[in-house]
Parts: sequence; structure tokens; C-alpha cells
Amino acid sequence: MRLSRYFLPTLKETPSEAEIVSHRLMLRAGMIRQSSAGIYSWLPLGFRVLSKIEQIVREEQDASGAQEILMPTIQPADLWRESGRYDDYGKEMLRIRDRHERDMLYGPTNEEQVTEIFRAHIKSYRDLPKMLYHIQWKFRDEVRPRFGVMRGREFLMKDNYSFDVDHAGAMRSYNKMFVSYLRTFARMGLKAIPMRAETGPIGGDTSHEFIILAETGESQVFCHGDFTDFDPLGEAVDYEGDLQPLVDSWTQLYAATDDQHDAERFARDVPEDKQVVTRGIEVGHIFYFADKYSKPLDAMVQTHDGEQVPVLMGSYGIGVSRLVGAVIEASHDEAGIVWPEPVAPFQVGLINLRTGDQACDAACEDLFGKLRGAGIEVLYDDREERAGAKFADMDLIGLPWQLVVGPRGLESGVVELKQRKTGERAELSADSALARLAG
RNA sequence: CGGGGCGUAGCGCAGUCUGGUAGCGCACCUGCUUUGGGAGCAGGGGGUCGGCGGUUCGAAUCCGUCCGCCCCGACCA
Repeated sequence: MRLSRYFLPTLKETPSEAEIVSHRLMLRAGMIRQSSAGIYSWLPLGFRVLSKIEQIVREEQDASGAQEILMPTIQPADLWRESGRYDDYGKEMLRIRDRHERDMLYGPTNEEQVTEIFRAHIKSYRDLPKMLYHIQWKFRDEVRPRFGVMRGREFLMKDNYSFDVDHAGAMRSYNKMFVSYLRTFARMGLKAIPMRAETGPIGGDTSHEFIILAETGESQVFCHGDFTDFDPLGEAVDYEGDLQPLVDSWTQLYAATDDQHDAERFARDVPEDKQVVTRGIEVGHIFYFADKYSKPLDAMVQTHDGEQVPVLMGSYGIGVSRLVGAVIEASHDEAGIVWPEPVAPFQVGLINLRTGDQACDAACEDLFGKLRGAGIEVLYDDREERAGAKFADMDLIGLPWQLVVGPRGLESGVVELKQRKTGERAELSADSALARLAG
């Protein structure tokens, strides 16, 4: 992509409404545009990141054996009357009436909808287990939306629903998601720690929140320092095998958000030099709630013994749009965003320091073509801007690599390769720069 | 939902108290000079001053009302 043609409205000044760093940087980097409180348009750069994150989530869901579907954003109220949540959910649920005066709602979540799909088609334990997920926009009419996409009213969420005939099977499904989440967040360059959690309006008795450690996070968290050494991507996972030991290894050490925090236990169970007190962002939440929805919605399956039992369910959410903000909270510096490679909107920013100079233009065009030919996503800054402005913009949008081409270097046959994260620079020939980036 | 604040150009703001032809910086357009970390000069474009109503010869400014947005707290992927 040529920057001269790209829609990238970066800002030098910070819009006054933005309080936290990810919100400021997303606005300054031209990633989003606010439509109304808690509702945003995603501009090209932001949309690329959102799509990358969505794709990682999708791949890890698929790997765990879940199947992707797509349910509507608008749901009939009657379904929610069946579960009893139409009245319970309160003002957070956006209620709509269609032209026939039928009560509808913009879905804040999809337990009812997916249970209705399940009950219509699945009647036997032989068809279980099943995990169905979708990645769809949700709307929750929060009292106070804030922090940009970190707590919007409209947000993109991955929600998965598991269906099992017995408790042991349901725990296997729960564990699959538990492990899948660890891998999902790790692939984005995030250290997410599972913490025991309250179940809230979803209900149920088994639940974990996945919390990213970030200085600028929303809530205070307490955990054992050894979590930082854990590597969820260290070995391949067999989702059909026994995941319990792996789950146990992640749940034995102390980890709690402030509302679940037990200061005495923390002091007793965690050695002082291992006590980590920092802030965190909730990016995922998994629940096991058994027959809370299947019972009222009459989603029954027949067991091996011919008995009719309500199917046992869990639900598993990842805040996809929130993750964009969360990654920035976890990875930025004074100059701007520092994207982890897997979620970066482009891998390389190619900077032409002297657009209009024949040698620079030719060298850049050559590199641009070769990089794209090698399948590398590259944003080529071919604008008629001064070097300083180009450096500043490139640092702001945080692409992992900057390939800098200027007249001075070309004279001695070199270009400069800079790593955004470390600031490390290397002068090398165009060919070895290419080799380095393609490798 | 309680408390506070703010709506003036794409962004950041002044002007409001004390009514009198709507301003500044950045961004944008044109030209020239510049060119390795957000250039300089000259010229230029862009505003129903959040909406509606009122007071007044005259309202961004005073009064009323509605709307929107942000921040702090209680709640949430």
C-alpha cells in the first residue's frame, strides 16, 4: 500500500476526550472515528488490526474443534422471554420494535439464540459434544461507555457455546476453551492470566476471566510471579487428549482480580518476592452454566439410557474489538504504538526520505515490489513529506520494521533497517535487508 | 444511576464575565525556497459558534429549554 493513497488521518495533537493511552493512540494513528458514545467506525489501519485479531481468534477456535456460525444481531424478544432474561437484563439491552409492533432487541449476547438453534436440530447424545461459535457485533447499552474501544457500547465479540450430555463432557469442553484462550492471547504477543471469576448475569458456577497484565489496565490484579515464565505455545496441544493437567498447572498458583482478592491467602501462598501486584484488562471470560438456559428453553437430549436430559452448556467470550485497545495498552512507548508482529496492520514501513529524488524513488519502488512479491505486507511512505514527519508517523502507527531509504545511504549502497520495538538500527544492502525481512 | 465539566473549522484552543462584522496554532490548497526526526516565506479555502425559543436596534456572548459528548464513582467482553 502506498501511503500517499492510503486513508490514514493521523493527528499531531491528542483529541481532548481521550483519557487512556490506547484510546489516544488509536485516534492519533487514524484507526477509529467515534460515531457516538461508545460506538466507533473502524478506519483502514484499525480495521486491518481488528481483522488480524479476529483471524487469530478464529484459527484457535477452529483448532479446538469449535465450528463457526453466524447468528443475527437482531433477535426476537420472545426468545428472551422464554429464558426469563428479557425482564432481567435491564436497560443494558437495547430494545427495538419493528413495523409490526413486534418486540425485538439488539443482542448483547447469544445464549438464547444458539440454544434455539441447538434444540431444533440435536436430540441425541450421539451428536455431542458440539461447540458453536460466532464473531459478531454486540450491543450493550452501558451506563458509561469509556476508554474508546476498551469499553464501547457496540463491540465485536467472539462467543462460543458448548453442548454436552454430562458434567464430565462439559468440563472437557470448558478445558478446551481454557487452553484455546491461553494460546489465542499468546499468539497476539499477550500474556493473559486466567483468574477465578464471578459469573455475573450469565450465571453458572465455574468461571475464569483472562486478564492481560498492563500498567494502564482498568482493574488491580494480584498474582504469582511464576505466571510470567509459563509458555502456552511451548508445545502442541492435543484437544482430544486430557487437558486437565494443563489447566491445573494454570490454576494452582494464586491469581485474582481485586474483587476476588484474598489478601491473607495471597500473603500465605505466594512468597513475597513472587507477589505481583499490577493492573489488568479482561479480554476473555469463560463460563460453565449447566442447564441454566437449556432447561427453560427446553433443549433436551436423549442419553444412552434413553433418558431425556437438558443439555449442559458453557459459554466463552473474547472481546475482539477490546483486544485492539488491550494490545496497545500492553505495547506502546512515548512515540506511539508498538505492534506485536502477528497483529501488526503491516509488517514493514518503507520510508522514502526524499520522494522525487530519482535514486531514492527507484530504490524504493524496487524494494516495494520485491517485498510485496515476497508476500510481506508493506506500507510505502511515498508522500512528499519531510523526513521528520515520516519518521514520526511511522513510529506512531507502530509497524514492527522500518526500512529507511535516503540519498545519503544510497550513495554508499546501504539502506537502514530499524526495529520499532527496540529502536535497533542496522545499515545494510538492500538485498540483505530484503533477506532479513523475508526470513 | 449519583456527582462534575464541556459543546466555536478536521484536531487543539481563545473570545462568553462586560452583547457591536468570528479569531489563533496545527492540518488542508497554490507558489517559491528547503529536505536524515513533525521546515520557512507569501497567498488562499473552510464556520447555520450543538438545536430550538426568548430578550435586544443588534446574541458565540444574556435568559429558557432540549440534545450531544467527556470525566469521577457504583456495574461490565
